[in-house]
Amino acid sequence: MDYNFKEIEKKWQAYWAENQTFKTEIDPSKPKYYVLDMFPYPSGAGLHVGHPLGYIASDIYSRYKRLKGFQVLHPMGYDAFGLPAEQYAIQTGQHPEVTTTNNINRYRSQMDRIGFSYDWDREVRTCDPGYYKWTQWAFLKMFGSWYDRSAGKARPIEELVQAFERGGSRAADAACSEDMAFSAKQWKAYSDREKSDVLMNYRIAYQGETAVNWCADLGTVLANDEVKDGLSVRGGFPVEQKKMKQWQLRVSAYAGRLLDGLDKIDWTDSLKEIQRNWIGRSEGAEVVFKCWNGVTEHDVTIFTTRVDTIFGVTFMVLAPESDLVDILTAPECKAEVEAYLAYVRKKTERERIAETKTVTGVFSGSYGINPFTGEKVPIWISEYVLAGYGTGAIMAVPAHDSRDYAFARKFGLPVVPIIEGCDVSQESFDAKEGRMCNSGFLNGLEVKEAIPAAIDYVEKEGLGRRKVNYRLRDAIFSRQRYWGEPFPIYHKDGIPTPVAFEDLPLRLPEIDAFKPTESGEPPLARAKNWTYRGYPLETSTMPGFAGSSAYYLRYMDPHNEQALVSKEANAYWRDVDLYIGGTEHATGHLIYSRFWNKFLYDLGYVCEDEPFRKLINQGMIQGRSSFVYRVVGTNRFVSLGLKDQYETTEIHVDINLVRNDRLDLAGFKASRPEYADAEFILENGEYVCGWAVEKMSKSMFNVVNPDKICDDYGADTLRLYEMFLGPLEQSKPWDTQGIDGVHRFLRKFWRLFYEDGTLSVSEEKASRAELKVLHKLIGKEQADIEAFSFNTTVSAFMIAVNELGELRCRKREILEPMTVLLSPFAPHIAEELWRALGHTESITYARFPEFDPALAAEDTVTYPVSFNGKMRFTIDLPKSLAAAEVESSIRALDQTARYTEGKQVVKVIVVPGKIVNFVLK
RNA sequence: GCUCUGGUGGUGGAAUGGUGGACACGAGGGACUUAAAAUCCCUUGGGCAGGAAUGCCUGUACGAGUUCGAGUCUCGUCCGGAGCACCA
Repeated sequence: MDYNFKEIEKKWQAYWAENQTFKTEIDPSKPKYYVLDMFPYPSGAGLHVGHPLGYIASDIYSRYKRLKGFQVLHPMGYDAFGLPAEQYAIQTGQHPEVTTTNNINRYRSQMDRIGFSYDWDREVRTCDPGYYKWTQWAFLKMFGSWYDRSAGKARPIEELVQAFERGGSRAADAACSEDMAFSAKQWKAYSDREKSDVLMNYRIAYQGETAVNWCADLGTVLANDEVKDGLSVRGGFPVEQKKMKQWQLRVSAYAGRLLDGLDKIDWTDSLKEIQRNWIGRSEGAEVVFKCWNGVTEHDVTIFTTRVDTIFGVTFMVLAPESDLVDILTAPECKAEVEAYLAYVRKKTERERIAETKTVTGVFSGSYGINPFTGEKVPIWISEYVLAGYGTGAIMAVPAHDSRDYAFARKFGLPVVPIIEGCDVSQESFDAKEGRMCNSGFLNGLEVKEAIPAAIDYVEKEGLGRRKVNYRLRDAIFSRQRYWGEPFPIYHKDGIPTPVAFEDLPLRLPEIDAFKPTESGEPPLARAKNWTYRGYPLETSTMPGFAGSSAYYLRYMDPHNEQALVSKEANAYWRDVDLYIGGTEHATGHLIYSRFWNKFLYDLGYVCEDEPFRKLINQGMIQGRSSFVYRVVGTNRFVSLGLKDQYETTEIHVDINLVRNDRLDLAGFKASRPEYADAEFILENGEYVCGWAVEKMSKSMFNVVNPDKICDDYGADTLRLYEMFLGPLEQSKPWDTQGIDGVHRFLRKFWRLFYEDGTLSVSEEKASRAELKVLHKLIGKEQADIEAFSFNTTVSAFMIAVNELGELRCRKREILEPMTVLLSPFAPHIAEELWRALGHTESITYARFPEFDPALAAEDTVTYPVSFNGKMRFTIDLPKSLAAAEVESSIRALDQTARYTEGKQVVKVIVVPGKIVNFVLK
């Protein structure tokens, strides 16, 4: 029998499915291990070879852990709500559910061919009502909770109400959108409507008016991580800042915990760093400046990390969007300020980013009093101060902040240096070093001493307080779209009220068209009877990240109708031990999921504070595009080596028409009508194509479909080759050329068992040399898999199989464990050979072979050697060496060893093949 | 600007501080074959010497340093990739 991968793979895939080989239940007798892939968004294009890279790695690890005796949870599902399906629906009128289901089926059939060991009974789809019931449930829990800063956790909103009744707003230290002050008496006097408004200020899921990213082309608001360089990540449409009332999640309350939690988890430094940047902690103080607009007095609180520079303040600046602008604009400046605000409002986010170098601003006509010096400084308004960070107002120290410096120079404001000896004639001195001067009681201190001294003074004198600020904002949670989870909220006389738990899931209604209404309301407003208990339901839907934030918990107990996850299932599976996925989710999903999990942890629904213990980011697989060169103005194409002799245009050519960079001329002519009569200028009778590494995409004609690889080489070859390409975490181009080597390896492996088509495995005892090959491999594979170095493991396999081939080893004692070792990587061929050896149970239930280091090691003897009468070595020589060879090896060492002592260089080189190791004493 | 990464043959990539380039692709040569496919063998960083076995020099972006010994550790420079960015 030959290695017929098609038959073998079909047979075992059917067998595994039929016998539910990978069905996983709680088994307290075994340690658990949870391996998770970031579930895919099923796009219409299907999978290309880049997508399964991470899935293959996680599958290998899962299978390895099973062989090691772990109970492994390894599920898969679909992130099925989202914009692309809906955009497609708007264009074609086809229901997003139909396209989504079709895409999911396509994904499933593609994944099934690769031989993954998923427990498909646990599949989840975020658009399934049975699933989004729990997304809605979690939202309601957040709606019904507040964040207690003194306890450092979320608590039920009823407890906050009790606190307010007891002692008003002072009775609780609650995270909020804006500071409020009211007494218990006032609280009790509030109407229901007023109470609702006040509580909204504290809820973890809340509706509030803030500046949001509005994308007119998509007709929806977007979260910060869905916007890049002023364009929407999906679709690339312009985004503008707009003040709107939106549902939001109080992620900012968790900023400190999200930051600290990073120290406890095993993620790459670079990914942790991305999250740290995104959270953006900075330590400083809030300081209150008394301000005067010519008519009334008003306090302005500013945030600064450099209180020490306060003696250098020469002006203050407000963000144009700040509420303070209205209050602090002096009557005589009103016209100019209005004009400036209009100018700022007109700018798109993109223009603002592009023009950060241009300095603009306007004087408000008001003045503030420096609380340290009593000095009067002018208040300006400028777009370089952001409304959303800190308090939207700053103290400007032009001598020691480059942005303030640029502003001062442009508008002729004074620059007062307060660090000894610094030169601020050309630029500001931003460094946190030097000795203070012109700074009253801070004079003579080093900057590092001055900062805490100044903060202490602020607190002691009651001028403000110590404050840690975060860049992380609350997540905007509503979308004016159809294809998402409906909010389980109805508006009862203007009061947002939760839908009762028994009525969840609140199903997505059918509507006649998937676009906004004529009056600009979200699509759900089209639904007939979109009401609850006679009141209108919320018409926004939840964003994509809602459904993906807790899916790893649902896999633990996917059919539970009473809870997101039962206590029992959660107590067993706890958290994800290994999570594999792309870095692109660093500031989105991976922040939201951690937040979501911490929230559920606070309320006691889950038992782990961090959801993902270890995280690996697989690199992207890029495409390797091919090019032909058309001579300008003709239909002649010139080969790569000769193209410099002509003026040419570079044209992408379908990589299916290219092999070894040589173009299939007939295929090329047939590919498009305009190429039918193409002529070629060849070199050595061939057309050589150029190439480049680019993103894998249809428009570059470089997409490689895994189905095609499975057809031509088999799933086992695909799996091995994807691992063989290079380190998992690195991005690398797909190059189909190298795949033959891996396929050849599998055939060689097959031929160790089969000779001339018949199984010929002997029961003879293995030799020392054969055992060495086996145990070297066991040791290597174990260490490499634990280190996720799969490419070197594949190489080690190739070496072992070559060595066994040379030894003509056909012994069961060696070959049987070899199939087990190979099974995580190439499960189909391993299963086939395992059965051929007479086993009746799947190789999945085999045990990973025991590693014996003594058998793997070189059989050596250690000899002491002295060199030059001074240096003493030990050298290890193969035991098999004859006495004469030992002597000559030692002598060779003596002559060629390289040892540098003082200035005298003596050469010492170890003779290859003779000396295994030498150790300097 | 700040932070994180990385830089090794024609290509993908190997190397607990200890023979640099494993393994594989590609290329060249050869065997088998009527032929092709498949399979197998040899050569393959660069340079020099030799009829040959082989020997010598040089080589991990660049420059210093630590070390008996550096692709690996330290500092500086250059060049990629990624993230954040008027965040006070």
